[in-house]
Amino acid sequence: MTVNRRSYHRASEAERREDLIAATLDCIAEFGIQGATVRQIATRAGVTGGLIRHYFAGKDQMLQAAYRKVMTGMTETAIAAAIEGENARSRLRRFIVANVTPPVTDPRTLSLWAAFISHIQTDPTFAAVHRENYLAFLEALETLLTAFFREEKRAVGPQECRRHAIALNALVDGLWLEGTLAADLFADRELAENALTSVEALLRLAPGELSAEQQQKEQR
Amino acid sequence: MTVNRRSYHRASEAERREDLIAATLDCIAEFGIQGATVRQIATRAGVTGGLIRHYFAGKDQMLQAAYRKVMTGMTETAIAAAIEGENARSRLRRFIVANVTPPVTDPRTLSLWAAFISHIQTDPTFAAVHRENYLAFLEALETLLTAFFREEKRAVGPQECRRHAIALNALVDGLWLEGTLAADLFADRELAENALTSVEALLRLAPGELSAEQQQKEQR
DNA sequence: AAGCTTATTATACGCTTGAATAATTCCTGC
DNA sequence: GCAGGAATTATTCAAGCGTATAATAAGCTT
Repeated sequence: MTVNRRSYHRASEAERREDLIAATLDCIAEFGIQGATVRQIATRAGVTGGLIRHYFAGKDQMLQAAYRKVMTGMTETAIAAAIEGENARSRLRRFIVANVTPPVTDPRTLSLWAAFISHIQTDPTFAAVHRENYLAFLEALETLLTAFFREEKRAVGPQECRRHAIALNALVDGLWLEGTLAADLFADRELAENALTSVEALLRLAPGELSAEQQQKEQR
Repeated sequence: MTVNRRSYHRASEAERREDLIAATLDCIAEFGIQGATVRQIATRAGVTGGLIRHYFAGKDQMLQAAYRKVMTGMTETAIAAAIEGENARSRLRRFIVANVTPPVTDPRTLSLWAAFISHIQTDPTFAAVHRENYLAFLEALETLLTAFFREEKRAVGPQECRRHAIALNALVDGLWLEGTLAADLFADRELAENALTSVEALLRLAPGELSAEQQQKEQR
């Protein structure tokens, strides 16, 4: 006797993996890492649990893939915002602002980031992904800074550029983290304005050198 | 027929709770939040699992207590370091340095912090503890800053003090986080020096105004 | 030294988890 | 249009989880 079975769609490997990862992120954002069980994820993706192990060696590998996606997404959002600037100063400013503005500053993004951060200490794969992304972010910032100093005709050595990049990265990370965790404590543009003012100070620029331009952008 | 039972020590409520929390933190640091099961924690504490529910309403409540302990520990370490300074400038410097120096900068502390951070979005109790601690840290910083500016005879309004406190907090948090996550990327005193230099810049101080004093401390 | 209270142990229960296996449906190449 | 292989489902499994309950050992009171 044959059992009633669901009819299903046979998807390509690429889109199926994408769907599964998206479902994983949805579950993590909604229920936390503990609520992201194989069954929940499968339900969200509209498949049954067994399929996950057909595309990933195990649940852990799927989580790693999901982490990769989140992190590259965050970095690329900021980089994409930067390259639209017409000069080095504008690109630097846009990069900073993008990191303390939605969609990077977003409860969901924070939930995902927070859910994964603890795995970095435990799982070497997570550690590698984090390292890779941290260095990419740092290098992007360093490149923007070097171009900016050249544009401003300020002679700043490479290792001082790196020192600045580390500090700026820390500032932006911290503002992003606390600002998103306690979004209700900050007014709409308070975070971005504080970021720009602080970056001006960190780079020893004149007050308004970065943030004044911001207002022009706002008005048009 | 009577069964062989372990002999045990009857502890006071205070020390038993302390032991259980300590065991919880040990397990989290060693195995991650997923490895911190009731049985593991009980084993580490040298008791049986059932006892946990004699001192806490459930595992969640014990985790909350553990989180409280970690966070207050971090903040108090920095505050304790600050109050030993002989003037406002020294207190500010010590506060900053303490936050990017062991035992705050420590893989274990980071593991614990990271394990809990994701619960803030899910569990209201965790959210409250975080909020409370963030505001306490911010206020401590704000107080140090106000005293410092007065000592320097600089007229700085309260809301500009607060803006500075938010930025300094973000910088310190970011340096702490990335510096501890990627400890191998930074030389011994690099983090502290970068922190002091950056704080000088953020407060628009002359270069060396904070960090120079640091070197005198080191030499004696 | 006996008795009372309770901190602690031991054991069991019900549930969920990630993973394994076998059956079935879908799609492609002929 | 029909085989054959692969994607997907359905079901099962063993392990581990947090919790509940009853028995027991410990220490205090008198």
